[in-house]
Amino acid sequence: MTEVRTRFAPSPTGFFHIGSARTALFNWLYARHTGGTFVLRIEDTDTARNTKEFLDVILESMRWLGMDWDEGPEVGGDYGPYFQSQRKDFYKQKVRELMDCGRAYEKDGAIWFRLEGERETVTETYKDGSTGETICKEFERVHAAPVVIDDIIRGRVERAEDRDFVIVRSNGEPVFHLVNVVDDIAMKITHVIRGEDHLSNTSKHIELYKAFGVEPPKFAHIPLILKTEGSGKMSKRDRGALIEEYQQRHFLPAAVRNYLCLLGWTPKDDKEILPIEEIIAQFDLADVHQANARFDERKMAFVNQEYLRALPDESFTWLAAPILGEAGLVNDKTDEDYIQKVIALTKEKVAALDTFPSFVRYFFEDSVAIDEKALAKISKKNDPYARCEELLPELANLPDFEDATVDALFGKLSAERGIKLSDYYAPLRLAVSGLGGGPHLQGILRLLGKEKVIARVKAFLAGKKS
RNA sequence: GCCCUUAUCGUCUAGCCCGGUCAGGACAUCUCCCUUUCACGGAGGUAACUUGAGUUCGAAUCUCAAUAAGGGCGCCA
Repeated sequence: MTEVRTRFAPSPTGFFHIGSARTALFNWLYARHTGGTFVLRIEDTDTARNTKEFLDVILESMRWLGMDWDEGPEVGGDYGPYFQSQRKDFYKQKVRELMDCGRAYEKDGAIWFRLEGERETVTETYKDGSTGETICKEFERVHAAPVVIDDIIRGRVERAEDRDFVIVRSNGEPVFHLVNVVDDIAMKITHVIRGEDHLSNTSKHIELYKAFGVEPPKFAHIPLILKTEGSGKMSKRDRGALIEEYQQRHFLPAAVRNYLCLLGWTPKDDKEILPIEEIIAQFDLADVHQANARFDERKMAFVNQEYLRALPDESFTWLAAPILGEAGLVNDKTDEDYIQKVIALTKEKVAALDTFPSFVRYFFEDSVAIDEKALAKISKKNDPYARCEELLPELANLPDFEDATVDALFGKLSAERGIKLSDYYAPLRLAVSGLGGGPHLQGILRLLGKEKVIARVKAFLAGKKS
């Protein structure tokens, strides 16, 4: 049994797509599951771009998701170089080999791969995808024997190529199909795990393997990730399509990774949220699904929330505090102890870190924006202004804002006026925070302090007249 | 147009290989309980085998077809 070698071969384009991330993840998982080797190879044949910056996007995103590679950029390996831009001489040599044995030829300045089989010249008409124009084109159809793709996920797939294809462009650049196969052979890749969009192209690749006299690797074509709504696969313009978006929105990387695993694969028991070690132990290519999966932002958010809740207090504080600074709510002058108290009070109620600033804004800003929806909801069964009117003088008379003192006041008022105790909570919460939800009311009052609470209740009442 | 792949609740899916289940779980949604506030939590509800043939005593499960969805047919990767 030879050692498993998987690879992820991204092209540095400046962003890291969620589909690419999952492909990388499945390659990584399978290598880790089998104790094999995970290779990272950069397909940067398009040298015109700023590859250093674009490369960093990929490397950083991979690391952010907790993926490491055994061979590739920055770590090296025995089968390098791992940048296609540095392997051009090697490709030339392999193309030479194909030409020497008659499997490649030059035409129109480009180099074509020659299929084996009977040939006939045919004319086909088809609509151009972008312009919609009908194009007539003459080409040489080859009746090549079908190629068998033995796919771990799809099973046996048969497909025949019917025309020669370009392997080196007229500008001298080798094309994807060629370099992909040549590198996979050179790097001794045993399992090619990639998106199903490559399944049809696999017949080209197998033809190349055969021409080189090499046994093809095992293939595993994983399902695609589709848009939440509408048709087609996730494109970079779709919300949630880019890994950088999750970084910016302060998703927890382990949560993103966990959710990604759930798209096209399911753990054996009913537990969906599980540590990566357990996923590695369970993951197997044979269990990967065949049908495409639709991306669901809400479930992603749920998984993230679960990971957030499971975070130890210190870790949460460590993550949350800088986010408040980023949002401009706190700065060097803000009392550190106060920040800690706010975070401690709100931690268990926070659903996501990107909404954390708006969730605690009122602790740091004096002007409170009243949530109209919350106001309307409360007003349905209660008169928030009347309740605050009643509370205002009483709050002013309170000696302190300890929980017991505040509770006693609520109790006294509700008994005197024959109003439900809870009818005081929501109006007061709205007046001091502007929101319909949040942490324990008593905690809010205690942290804000008497002065601010009184001022905000007054401001709330003043807002009624306008 | 040609080729390849796929098809279970709104979404992710279990079950399919080796026919007999009240077709299970999760997200979302709704109801109730807990909490005299917020949320978590707990209990429950609504909700699916694409259609049509065939094989069979019996089909989500096996076969075929139709339909639908996705992908590929570039001197993109």
